[in-house]
Amino acid sequence: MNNTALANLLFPDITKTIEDYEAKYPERNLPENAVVTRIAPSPTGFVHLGNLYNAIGERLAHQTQGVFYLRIEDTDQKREVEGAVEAVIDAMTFYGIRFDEGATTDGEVGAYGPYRQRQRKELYQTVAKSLVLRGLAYPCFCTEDDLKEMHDQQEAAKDNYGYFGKYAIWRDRTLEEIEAELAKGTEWVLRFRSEGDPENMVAVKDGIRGEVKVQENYTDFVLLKSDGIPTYHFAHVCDDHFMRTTHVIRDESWLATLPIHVQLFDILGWQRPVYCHTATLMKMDGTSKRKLSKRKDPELALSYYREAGFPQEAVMRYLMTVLNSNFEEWMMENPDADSRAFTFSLDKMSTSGSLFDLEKLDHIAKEFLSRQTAQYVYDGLLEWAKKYDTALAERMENKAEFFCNAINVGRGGDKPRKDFGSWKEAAAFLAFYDAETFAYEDACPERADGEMRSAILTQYLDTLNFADTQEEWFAKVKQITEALGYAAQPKKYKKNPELYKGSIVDVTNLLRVALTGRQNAPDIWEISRVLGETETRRRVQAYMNL
RNA sequence: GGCCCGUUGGUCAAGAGGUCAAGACGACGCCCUUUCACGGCGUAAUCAUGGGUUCAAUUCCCGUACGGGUCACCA
Repeated sequence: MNNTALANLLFPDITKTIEDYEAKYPERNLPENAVVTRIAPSPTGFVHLGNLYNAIGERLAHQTQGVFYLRIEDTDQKREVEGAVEAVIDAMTFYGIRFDEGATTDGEVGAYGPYRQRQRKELYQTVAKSLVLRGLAYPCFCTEDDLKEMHDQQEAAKDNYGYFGKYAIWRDRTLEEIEAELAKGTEWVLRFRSEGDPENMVAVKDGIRGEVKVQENYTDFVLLKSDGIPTYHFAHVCDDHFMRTTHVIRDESWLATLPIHVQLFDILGWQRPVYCHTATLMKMDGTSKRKLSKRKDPELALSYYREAGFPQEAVMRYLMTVLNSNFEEWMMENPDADSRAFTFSLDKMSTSGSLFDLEKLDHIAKEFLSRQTAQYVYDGLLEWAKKYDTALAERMENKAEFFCNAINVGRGGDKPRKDFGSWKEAAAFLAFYDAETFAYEDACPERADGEMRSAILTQYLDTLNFADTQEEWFAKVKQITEALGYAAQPKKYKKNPELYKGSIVDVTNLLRVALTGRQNAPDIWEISRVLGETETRRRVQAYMNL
């Protein structure tokens, strides 16, 4: 076979060489241990947790004065969705992920571009041509049906799947045969001519898993698709080499194709990046675990957390606790620190798939929000409401001070309340304050019978004085309690239940329900202060008449 | 089916050849408390399994089981 003739036949327009690109994309001038990494989503319009998960590469890069960039893997035109690039950038920006270079909404920045793979066609073809020149790649004219048939044969023969050995029918054709097919205009793909032996194991150092041993690749996989666009495998190798990527962080599902990636790096004489294969996020399905699925699990989509209104920092904290086992400890020691101040390390990453735990996310979010100022909560809630609950946003803007006061109840001090972890929960929790959304919940239990109820509430209204301090107010509540035959201290009642109608718990509970419509609400006196005297009296009266 | 990865309490997990096997979430119990919360304290695990190496293994090696992943001109 005349490789030069074949190369020119296949790529008549390619005149550049690999050296030209080596010169165009020089080694980066960075500190010795600087990490250069990226996220490389395909623009399918679906931004998922995994994208954010892998974006922790940003921490690694910026911790080491390295570079973090965004590359768009748009080699599959069929799956491409309009606006998908914007969606990725928007989502990442929302979570504070900062790109140093790569694709932007209106173009790109950086000296290693283009950062959209389809625009790098010439580069891939140049590398492909060099491979043909070396006798390491050849055209294959198989149709989809041919390949299907091959697969069926292999299945029947219980042979391994793949294009190799006797199944590689275009591997050793003559130049004349190839010319003839080309002349007919038959579509072709470019395949890698693998000399790999499945008996050989190659050791690859994984940044997370340590040494991984994989079987050498023996299949003649596709480098260039029939439209001249590379497959993921080929594009990954070319791009990460020429973009001078030092670390490739990706999901463990790529472990299966690692052999072909290292084979390409090695044969091209390029230094392999440090591969970091992250464990897949799982979910409980019945009694078994399974991979989070795009179709079945809404929580896989990043938009889910935004809609539910989990603060960005809370989501990042949750992700960090899953990603780095020592993060939680660090967070407890530095409760008010920004999660970005944490030093992330690869070797603290888990290698087994973890279950996504929404309850824990909620806990972390509550912890986080409980420590923020009322103003912070107000601003965050308002921003969220503008998008997802416009009626609330309007009310908040009309009564900003009122809402701030409501949010401020139980805030501050050593033991702040933890009533909500997301803006959605906050909206629901705060609803009882505003007269416009206040309602008695159906499930309100009666802790006092009708007669006692009106007796307690009547006396409460009679003695209520907004000039009182909290102590004075409570002293009066106690008086009412005792006057009506209830124990002022729950302990007393517990000891001798027969002596009382109940305890002060019943009285305060009644007041709480009358005032808030529910059993779970902050301190009664504080709530009254926020509601104001008129509204307080109105609600108590209304509850009496219920 | 081939190949790869994984397996410590309900969940997330630390850990090292010799530990009473951390911690967090959740659950439950107790305490604090005028209420709702917060908070404090406490309870629950023989590290999937069989075999080997070793004075000693949950920690190292091999097999098995189970779980997951992957075998496209998708990434």
